[in-house]
Amino acid sequence: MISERYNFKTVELKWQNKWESSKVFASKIDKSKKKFYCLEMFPYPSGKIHMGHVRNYTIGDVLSRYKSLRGFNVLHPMGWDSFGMPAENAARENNLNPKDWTNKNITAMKEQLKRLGLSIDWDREISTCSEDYYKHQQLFFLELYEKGLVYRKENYVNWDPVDQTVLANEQVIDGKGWRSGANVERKKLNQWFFDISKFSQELLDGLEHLKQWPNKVKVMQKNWIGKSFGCEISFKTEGNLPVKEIKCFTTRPDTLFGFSFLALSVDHEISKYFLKDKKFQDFKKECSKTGTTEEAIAIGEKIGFKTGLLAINPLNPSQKVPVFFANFVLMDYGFGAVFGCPAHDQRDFDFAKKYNLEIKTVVKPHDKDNTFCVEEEAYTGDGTIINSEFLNGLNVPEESILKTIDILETKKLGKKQINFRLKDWGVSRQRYWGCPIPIAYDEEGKVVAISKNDLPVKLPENIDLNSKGNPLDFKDDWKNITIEGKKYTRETDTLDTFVCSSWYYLRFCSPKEDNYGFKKEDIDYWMPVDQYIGGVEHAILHLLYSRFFLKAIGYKNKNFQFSEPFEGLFTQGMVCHETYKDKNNNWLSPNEIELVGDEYYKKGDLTNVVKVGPSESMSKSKKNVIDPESIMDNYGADAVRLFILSDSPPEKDVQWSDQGMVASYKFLQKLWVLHNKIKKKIIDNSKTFNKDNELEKFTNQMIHKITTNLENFSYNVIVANIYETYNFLNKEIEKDIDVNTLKDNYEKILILLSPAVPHFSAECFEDLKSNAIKKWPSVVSQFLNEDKIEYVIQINGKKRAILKENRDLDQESLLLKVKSNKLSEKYLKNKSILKVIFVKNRLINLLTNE
RNA sequence: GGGCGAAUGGCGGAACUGGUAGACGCGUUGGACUCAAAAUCCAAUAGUAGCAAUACUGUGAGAGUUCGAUUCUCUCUUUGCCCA
Repeated sequence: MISERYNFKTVELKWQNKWESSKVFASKIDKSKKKFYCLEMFPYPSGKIHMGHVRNYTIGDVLSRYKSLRGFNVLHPMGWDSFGMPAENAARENNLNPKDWTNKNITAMKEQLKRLGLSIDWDREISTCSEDYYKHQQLFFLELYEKGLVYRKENYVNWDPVDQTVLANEQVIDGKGWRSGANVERKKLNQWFFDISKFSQELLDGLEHLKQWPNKVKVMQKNWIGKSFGCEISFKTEGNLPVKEIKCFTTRPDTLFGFSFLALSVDHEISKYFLKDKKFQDFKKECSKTGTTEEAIAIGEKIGFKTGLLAINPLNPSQKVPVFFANFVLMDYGFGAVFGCPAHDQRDFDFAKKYNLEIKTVVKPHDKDNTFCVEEEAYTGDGTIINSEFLNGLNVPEESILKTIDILETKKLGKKQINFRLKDWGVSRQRYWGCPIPIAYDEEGKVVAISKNDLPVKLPENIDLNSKGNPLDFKDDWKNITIEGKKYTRETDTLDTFVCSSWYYLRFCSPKEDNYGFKKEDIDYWMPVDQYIGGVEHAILHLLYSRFFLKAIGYKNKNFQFSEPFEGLFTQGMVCHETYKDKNNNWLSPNEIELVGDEYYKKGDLTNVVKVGPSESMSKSKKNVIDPESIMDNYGADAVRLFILSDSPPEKDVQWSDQGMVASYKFLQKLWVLHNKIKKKIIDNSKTFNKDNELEKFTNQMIHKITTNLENFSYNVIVANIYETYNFLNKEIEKDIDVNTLKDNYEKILILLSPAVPHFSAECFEDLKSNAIKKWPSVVSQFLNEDKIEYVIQINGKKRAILKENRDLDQESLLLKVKSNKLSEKYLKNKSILKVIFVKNRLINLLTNE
């Protein structure tokens, strides 16, 4: 027997234990080395890891291990985003304490992550629901409060009447609560806000410097921040209401002569005069059905409600137009009022058509004359102003907007304004399982910050989760406090969990520091995160909040030198799987079906044909999930890692394939057989042979390829490179090879494998009884260049042959070779060469007369 | 409606700054081993024609730039993701 089978179970466990006991991944400051901070988005401890985690953390692990081999001092930590609603729900359902539920999940998931063989410094593990973590967060809250970056205001929220809770916008789906399915109501509540809009410009400018971020994420953030340049205009009004003027924000003041109505949000203060108007209230209800997303507004029907007021065009006081409430105007943009110019805005156009309002063209395209008239749809492109008296002839948009603003400003009718779409971050959540806000109210309701010495404000443990709403509201012994003899009630809202994840990257630098959230010395060494890796679903909120939080900490703080938390960002794609439905349209999981002939059936039921749906992101609701644990049981961690890396570029979605998974597993078995052949040759060191340059050449080329691919995140190509390496070695090993050359090159190859399949590589390395230093091999450039080149011979641009000749041939010599070759007989006979295109070491293209 | 991407064999995908399209894997087919099957190994595998050498076609469609385009430009089609 040449070899036994590769036993991943014992090998992987052995190496995991070794790594853990010798603390190889523990990181500490070492100023003699360059640092590399690799961070993956930490998981929510839901109970089990899923394939998305496997992919995310494998990518991070490949990078960490590679950087480490390249001599970087790597920080690669892991923690738990452990506050949040699911714990509260699960605890309620199972009659448990959220803390116990959470900690149980953390233990289980940590075990699973360890089984993946991740090179994580577990000594730095943090959990956001632990007091050790959130007490620092409370201090940050108070610091921000002192700096004026936190405030309280009344604001509309999405209220779920069944769950008795506030919903984030993304938790409202088609006007219904994501969990309860109840119709969401709008409710006014006093809430805490972070003044993120104060940093709008800075957050926008900062994007320019994030060179290693995917462009699409920067574009999304830019759109989210939504800077627009325009003008504030006051419109005088006439009518039966005690309203003298209405303020509007517009980005197109230059189209003011095309003014034909004024539209208000239904929440505009003028709506107070319509409180008792039944028709208006019905209208308002109708509007709430449309939804407030930009998409809904763009697609939905535009409807309006006449106020009876008339608005006067400031540039043309003889013109008076009706004022409407309209469903496409939002209160939180500008002043909740816009002027309508139907000819040059599609929404306004649709509205004007519906209510028979004037459509006056005031911009013409460059290629039309002054009689141009908007008919079927609004014209929003470039052009020239027409029909606008003293504005006529201005270029749109280069000069028209600024000129109009100038005119309005001189006439004191308006003023230049920059508007941001970004709104302040509401951080209050009416929930138990979150970080308590360190605030109390005196008997008059006045806000008092809890003294820093009294932190942390601990989350009480014995609570009644069965009451509706926020359990903290009913926890009187916690809620009512006395400070210096005076009675106070605590704030019962807790912080949005996005707050927890907005600074955890700092905490990883100083996970044990007790006095503050981080130690300056630590963050000065480790920060910023060199590579952040996670799902694109966090492209906007989490990443923007984290960027804000860092700026907020640094605000009025000369000791803090960072402006951006994540130098590099990589967003990986999702893991997808086909979906299955039985004849009754119930989702089925992949292990509930079987293949009979070429049809899928529900297992054990040949009357139940299964419909195969498209491959979609794995989700519990569609049951198209593959459990990483069972995969690791059957095939081992290295095989899963290899598969999850192999099938698609990491930034794109990958389709789970059972066959692909099996192939990865079998490949490692084959590789183990090959390893044993190689080992036998190395150990049986009796014969000597000539040095094998083929092997050295191959190894060096492979070092070059894999290094380049690692640097470019082309991890799927690395797997292909590993297969190529196997194919090559498997043939090469049949030859008589010089043992020293073999050993030397094989060790290098094992190191190339190690980021992807670390246990396997470590085992082989040890099995060779090698004492070589494990460090990333460098390329010997003499081997990189082949001495023979396959020259492409083109005739009139068509490939006709490939000639293998010495490298660095000049045009003349190559041309001679071509002419002496048999193909010249075929293609060049009786023809004259008109032109020669020659690319050194690559090709020659001969242009002939036909 | 808007923004940002993508489109390459039966499938997933590869291709450096415009220079051999289809690396690598899956699947399929044929063969070896076996009483047989599984596993394993070997070979073939873009399409069309041909015994073959080879020729022609071919990277969503159409145009353009170029000696040469998967790669650059324009138009279109389909599709994915995102938009308090």
